[in-house]
Amino acid sequence: MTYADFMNAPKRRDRAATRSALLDAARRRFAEHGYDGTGVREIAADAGVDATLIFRYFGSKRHLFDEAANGEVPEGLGAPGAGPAELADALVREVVLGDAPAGGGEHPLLLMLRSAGRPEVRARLHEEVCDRYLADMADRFAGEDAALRAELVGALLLGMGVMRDVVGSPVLPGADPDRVRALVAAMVAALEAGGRPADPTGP
Amino acid sequence: MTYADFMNAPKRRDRAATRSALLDAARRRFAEHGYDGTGVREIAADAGVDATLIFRYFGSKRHLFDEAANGEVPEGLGAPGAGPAELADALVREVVLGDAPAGGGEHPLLLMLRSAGRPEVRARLHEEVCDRYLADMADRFAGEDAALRAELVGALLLGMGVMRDVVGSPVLPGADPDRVRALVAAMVAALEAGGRPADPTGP
Amino acid sequence: MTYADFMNAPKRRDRAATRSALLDAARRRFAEHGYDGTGVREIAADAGVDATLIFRYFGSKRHLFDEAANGEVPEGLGAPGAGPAELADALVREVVLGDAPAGGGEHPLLLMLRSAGRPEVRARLHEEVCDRYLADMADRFAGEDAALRAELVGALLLGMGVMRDVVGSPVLPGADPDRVRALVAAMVAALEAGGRPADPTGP
Amino acid sequence: MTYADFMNAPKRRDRAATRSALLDAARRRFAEHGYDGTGVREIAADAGVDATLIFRYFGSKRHLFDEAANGEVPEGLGAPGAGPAELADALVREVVLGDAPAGGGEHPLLLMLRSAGRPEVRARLHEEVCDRYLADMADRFAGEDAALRAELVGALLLGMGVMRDVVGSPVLPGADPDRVRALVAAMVAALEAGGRPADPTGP
DNA sequence: CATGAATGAGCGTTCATTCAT
DNA sequence: CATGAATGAACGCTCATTCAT
Repeated sequence: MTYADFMNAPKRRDRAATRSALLDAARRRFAEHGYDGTGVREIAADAGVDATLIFRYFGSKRHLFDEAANGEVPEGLGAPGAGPAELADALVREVVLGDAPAGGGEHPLLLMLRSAGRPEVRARLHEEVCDRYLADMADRFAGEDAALRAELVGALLLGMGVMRDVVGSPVLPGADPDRVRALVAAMVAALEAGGRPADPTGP
Repeated sequence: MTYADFMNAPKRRDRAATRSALLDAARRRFAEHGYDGTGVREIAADAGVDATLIFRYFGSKRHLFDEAANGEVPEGLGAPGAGPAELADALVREVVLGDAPAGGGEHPLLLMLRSAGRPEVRARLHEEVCDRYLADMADRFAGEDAALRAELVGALLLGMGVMRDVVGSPVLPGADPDRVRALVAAMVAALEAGGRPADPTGP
Repeated sequence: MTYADFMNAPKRRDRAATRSALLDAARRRFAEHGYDGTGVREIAADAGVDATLIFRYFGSKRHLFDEAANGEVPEGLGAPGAGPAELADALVREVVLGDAPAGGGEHPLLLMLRSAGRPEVRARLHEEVCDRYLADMADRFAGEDAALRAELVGALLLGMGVMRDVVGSPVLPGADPDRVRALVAAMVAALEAGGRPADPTGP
Repeated sequence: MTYADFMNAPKRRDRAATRSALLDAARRRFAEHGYDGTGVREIAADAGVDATLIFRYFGSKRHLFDEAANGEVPEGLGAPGAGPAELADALVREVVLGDAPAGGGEHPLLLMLRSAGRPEVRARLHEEVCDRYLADMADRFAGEDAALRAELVGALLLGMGVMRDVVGSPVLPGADPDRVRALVAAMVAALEAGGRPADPTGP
């Protein structure tokens, strides 16, 4: 057992540890108060280090935010050949029910949503959601208005995240996860069925 | 022409007009750039008055924001006795498709969402969504987990608004409104049907 | 006698007075400690006002410096048709002997010299000295190497200013002004005479 | 190969070499950008060592500057018994025409001038110029106002250095050195002759 | 009552410097 | 002894807000 092992409780002078402590604190603060509502001194205080280390390690508050919102966007979202129902179910589990692969806190998309006042954040949000999630989802829908139906699935999932994390509704966290998944599956199934044949012409 | 006429003509900007000009400008700015991204000078400049009048009339930027987010939450959301489908349809038209009763800009809920970094804003958002919309919606669902199903409808609608106004997805604004309403109706119907009997157990 | 007249000792809320108080303080500080050695808070404290007024009135510290170094560069430097001796004499009186037209403090060129670490300041200095003073002086010299002789006159005058204001030598301020002018005149005369004929070959 | 050989070979950068590498880099940086415009990290990077060594070897940035401006002030300025003309000529060659004894870069006086914002630097400048150069020069002048005439010679030389190195005028570097020396000699001669008799009363 | 000059707290960021390893 | 992580004071600047006129 080395000296460092023995003293690892205060764990000072550890580059990697400090960096990730700052990232953790940043994710929490940014998620809670948004980009503008969070000061670098607060992040540093949460991490228990001096504020200037943010600039040493990340260059600027902006870069810290970007990295905080980046790292953990999961790559594989579902089986490549699966249908929309399977993908939606995977997303429900990941985004809403909190089986987050990174374990840490919130989904990066919701972290960004809290700072959506900033144009640059909105730009990244747009790109991430439209070019990544919705495009993937639309590929799995057949029929002419696949994009619209994918958008509605995306809206449902995003809305669930907003309900839980921004609005703070207690319903989703308290509900039976299997029941939630079942209801979402029913909605997605309705979308899949609700293509052209059953001519649902409006008023 | 009397002396009073002479004195009144140039300064006809009375309290009420200035106040509502400030409120309008504030709504636009807050909706576009969020609370933190909006300065009192910008609002005042948009309204064509001096910035200090904001403090004279509203006390603080905070109070101006509160009032801007307040005024126009529509009261009657649908026929009192109607089912969830009718209510959802009314909300789709109002929130998403832009038949806004206030005519001006965005739905107040989305205005608040853009400023959800502020805890007080989130508190109001919570109250408004949970106590008003979701409670009303849950009342129209039968069955044991009415709250959960109401939450999912709310999430869908909220998510659609976020998609359009925050993420900036071009799909919803470009879609055929009747088609959108039909698809949403199908999803809500699936929710109504998806009660206990048809045991939709997930994987 | 108005109320303002009566209270003019503290002279508060007076735009023009505050602006020029800031300019005066800035000139003093910049001259004494250079650009980098001077903080906006110090300038403001000297002027007896809040530091943010610097930004209100000048936009930035940089602009304040520029204006402090600008305003009082005298335009007409001497009779247009006069020879180098007359121009040099006028400059001696103005730059060195302190018959400054602005009366305030130092000559702007010396103010800039104190901040010559900054590249932008050096650029202005170069431009001011070469394009303005030296070009004017060279025009008044006849002969082939007018530029070099003008440069030497300029160097002498600049050096006198540096001696007095930067080095802080007590000789010039304590000397008889007429004697100084006479000696400088003799040096310039030697320069005028020292053309080609009297072949003053070096060792 | 012994163990000592093995350990010594890679770290042959001993104290003296590192120290003088830092001093050289400091001289270059300070001369180019002034005291305030130069950071310790830049100096250390130029010298290829860690920035903290500056503090180990010199104690502070201030002390490093002092030592950088000290070391190379040349001692013997001219033949002890020679007149002002000879001394001036020696100084012209040394200060202005670049036959610098240290070979490296600029004359220390000009290095200090670039940092003349700092009071301590100005103090050293004053001491160096007045107590050393001017006193020496004044000793070689006869007549009542020897100090004043020495001051004018010093001003001319200093001004030439400023013209070349601070103002950046291209005239002096491009001129024929012998011609420069001849003109300066003529000016100094005028100063020697311009004693009392030739009553040079000003306007 | 309206104007705009004045304010002070706070922002992100940089810097010379110290201290643990 | 050397390395680089950590520090704290200061920087220029913006902001909502107050107060005198």
